Amino acid sequence: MIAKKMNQSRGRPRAFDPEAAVETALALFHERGYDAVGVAELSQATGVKPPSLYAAFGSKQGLFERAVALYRAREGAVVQEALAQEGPVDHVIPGLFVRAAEAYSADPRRPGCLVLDGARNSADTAVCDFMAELKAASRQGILDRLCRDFPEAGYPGVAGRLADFVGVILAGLSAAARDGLPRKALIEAATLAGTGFRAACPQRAA
Amino acid sequence: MIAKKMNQSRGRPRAFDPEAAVETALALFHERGYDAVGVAELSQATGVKPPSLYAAFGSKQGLFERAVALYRAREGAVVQEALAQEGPVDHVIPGLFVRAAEAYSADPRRPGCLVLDGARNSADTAVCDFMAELKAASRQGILDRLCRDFPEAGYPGVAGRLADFVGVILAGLSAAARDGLPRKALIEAATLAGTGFRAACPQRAA
DNA sequence: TGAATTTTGTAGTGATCGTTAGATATATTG
DNA sequence: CAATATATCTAACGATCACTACAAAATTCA
Repeated sequence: MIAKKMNQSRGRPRAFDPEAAVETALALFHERGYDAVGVAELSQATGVKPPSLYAAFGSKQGLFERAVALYRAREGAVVQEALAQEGPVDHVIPGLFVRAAEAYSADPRRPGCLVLDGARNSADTAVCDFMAELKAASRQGILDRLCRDFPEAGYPGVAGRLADFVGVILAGLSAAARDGLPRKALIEAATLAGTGFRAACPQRAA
Repeated sequence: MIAKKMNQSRGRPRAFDPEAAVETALALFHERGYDAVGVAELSQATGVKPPSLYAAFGSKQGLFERAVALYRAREGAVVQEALAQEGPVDHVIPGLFVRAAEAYSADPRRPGCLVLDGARNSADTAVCDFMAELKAASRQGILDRLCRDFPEAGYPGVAGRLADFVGVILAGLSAAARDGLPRKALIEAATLAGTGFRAACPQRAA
């Protein structure tokens, strides 16, 4: 059985690289947010005309979701990795804060977290719902990690309260980065937040 | 000198209350952000047709700035008041955090801070610049207050770093509120942040 | 009352939004 | 080659954006 031409599609081949287009879209969305980036600009930046964009991604939201997926597989992995590492949470979480601060300020043209702030104040409710699910999943991951150290500590909800605190810190770091706080200041604030977390951590009182 | 009719305008009198219109606009802008609220919706909600809105406020941005001014004179005053009170910062700042959390969750329909998040990701650069100035002024107020306790503590920049941390916390509380974190959880996170601030405060080490 | 002045509502302005119809071009298949 | 299938392009779609020309209405002043 000699495979001569195992081409999967019969018609005219695609003239652009979808992954490269997603990469370009990610940069724009991350820089200015979902609503502020129009399809015309996406078309111009990628060099792909709107009909081809819609053939490949279905909609502006579809392209955005692909960009978010790419972002999560890249920068998001850094945070997940920091969160998943072994050891007591009062060491892991401060490390998470600094990693997040570094990631949120790695590229001054794309400050903050795309998941947390990429569609904030968007007029598109479907996109907002999509992002809310991702945020909820992220928060659940934090909660799960904290529950490993505080399954039923003292009174109900210790891990939940700490998870909310962690969520506030990450959201604050992202927002501050988007408001132009310099990288060094952001990382120092994250370090202070880590010190604060350790102090607020009941494990220390045990 | 008998003042018979001291009317200031000669033409047709205004048929609506500008302050009430600003109040209505404030509610809409706070709920969904600057870009997501259109002039048509502002017109419908206030009962004032666009030409009258433009005669009174000049532009959508003008109306927004009036709304922000009203917001700052009201909710913003709570925060300024908490910040201005006497005592050591490791007591004042935790109080500020809780006050802010209460203010950011006072009305579930208008979560978070209008100044911090009301124009986030807006496509209007003029509005973004305007908000950036307000944020910078707010941050300066925090820094000034901290400098009262840490004029030249230890090494340069202690007050600045603490101010950045406070800014991150406030931004995080506002963002978390807008992401739907319940009032009680937000206040508890603010309390934890206060604990964290005290721990990170060099005054404690003195 | 009549002239002057200001606000009002109607009905639009041009621009941009996300999206797509329709024709053409380029590939595989037989 | 023709037939089929897919992607491309130009050019627009209707909807909405912030904003405003214009004339009628409503007031004050002379």
